[in-house]
Amino acid sequence: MEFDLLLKNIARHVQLDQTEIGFFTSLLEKKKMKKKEFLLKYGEICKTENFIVKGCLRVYAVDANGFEHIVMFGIEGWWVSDLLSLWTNSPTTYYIDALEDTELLQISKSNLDALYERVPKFERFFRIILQNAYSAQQLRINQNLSFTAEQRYLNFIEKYPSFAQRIPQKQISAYLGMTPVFLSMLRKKLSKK
Amino acid sequence: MEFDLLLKNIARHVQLDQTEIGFFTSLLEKKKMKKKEFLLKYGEICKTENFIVKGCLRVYAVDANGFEHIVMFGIEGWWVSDLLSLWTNSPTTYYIDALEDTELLQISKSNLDALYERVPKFERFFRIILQNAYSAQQLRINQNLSFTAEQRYLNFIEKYPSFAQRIPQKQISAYLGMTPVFLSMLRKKLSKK
DNA sequence: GTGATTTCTTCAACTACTTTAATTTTTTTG
DNA sequence: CAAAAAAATTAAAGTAGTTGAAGAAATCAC
Repeated sequence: MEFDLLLKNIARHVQLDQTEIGFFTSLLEKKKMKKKEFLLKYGEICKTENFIVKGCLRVYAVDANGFEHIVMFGIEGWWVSDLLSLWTNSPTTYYIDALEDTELLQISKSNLDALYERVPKFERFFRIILQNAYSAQQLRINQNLSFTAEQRYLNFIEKYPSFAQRIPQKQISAYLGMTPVFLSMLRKKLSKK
Repeated sequence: MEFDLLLKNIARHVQLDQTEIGFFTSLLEKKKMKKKEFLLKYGEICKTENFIVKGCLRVYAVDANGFEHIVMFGIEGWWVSDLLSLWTNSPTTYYIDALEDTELLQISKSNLDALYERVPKFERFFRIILQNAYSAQQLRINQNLSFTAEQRYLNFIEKYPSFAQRIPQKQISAYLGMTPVFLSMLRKKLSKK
């Protein structure tokens, strides 16, 4: 059923009994989003952690010239949020919207605190999620410093083949830090090899 | 005395009594490093969290062409480590060395676990440190995507004026993702304005 | 303190990537 | 399904940042 993917995900890191599962799922809210709908806009305060059951989200910032830069994508099985805004109850500087029709399971900050209180194992689970996110970010910083645009693209399609197929090139270029035009040129060049 | 800076730092986030302070400090080891000495080398497993009492460290990666790219600097009051290696007991892909003669207070992973067990407040403290690091990384990713080399440099000297003074330009350029030559040209251009 | 090494600067040639703009292809919407 | 909108492609001109090389300045090591 609807919690399957999430519970399977959690089970990879912590073991829960039926009561704990029941309590946890009682704290979740379902949300359906249409493509292009916003989950969070600049200046708002992020109130939830969001687990993607189906679909695809992007977290992005808009720079001084109006260009969008994508901080992260998320698909089925990923948690997406603005953690800084959530943690500190401060206005976000990002936007989050849906690249496809999307279904979420949301847990609010207050319910999350209640969950940690009652089932401390979840602290461990979310700490692991955070650690993975931290490590991934560090790797991305390093690769943005050391890779050319071509290397970043090749690395991306190797690492996230499923993203590469379903996400429009324009969005991928905004994630990789190059123009859509240049990405198109790269792809042409690479296809000839 | 020698723990002052660290304790003052901790006091900004959690309140400790004398017993807790005593237990905590008993878990720390002092380490002195000469300039250019390594704290961690590629392939080793990072065993400690390191608090800088005095001096300056850099965490860097070496790319396929032998160029160094700096992941982070740390000065007095900062925690520096390879968290991924520490958490997962896996070989690091980074180097950490001293840009100046440096004094550290180190806590090993096992002592850290003991500390969390006995004084759970420290979980909160290190969680806050991690949250700050995560947020800073996300900001850096975003700025690397949206800023020009000149904007990145201006942002750096505004945000970390103390770093800009004591760290050689060559290192700063390796942090900002540009060549030392180009940074030199930027500085000349900016000084003329 | 002096010679050796490393860092910083300057300049000119080069290249990776951007910009603009026009055309084609794909996707969206009523 | 047709019209409109958005995304992708192509080409040409432009620019931000790199490379290599050589000299000056600063730092290191004995």
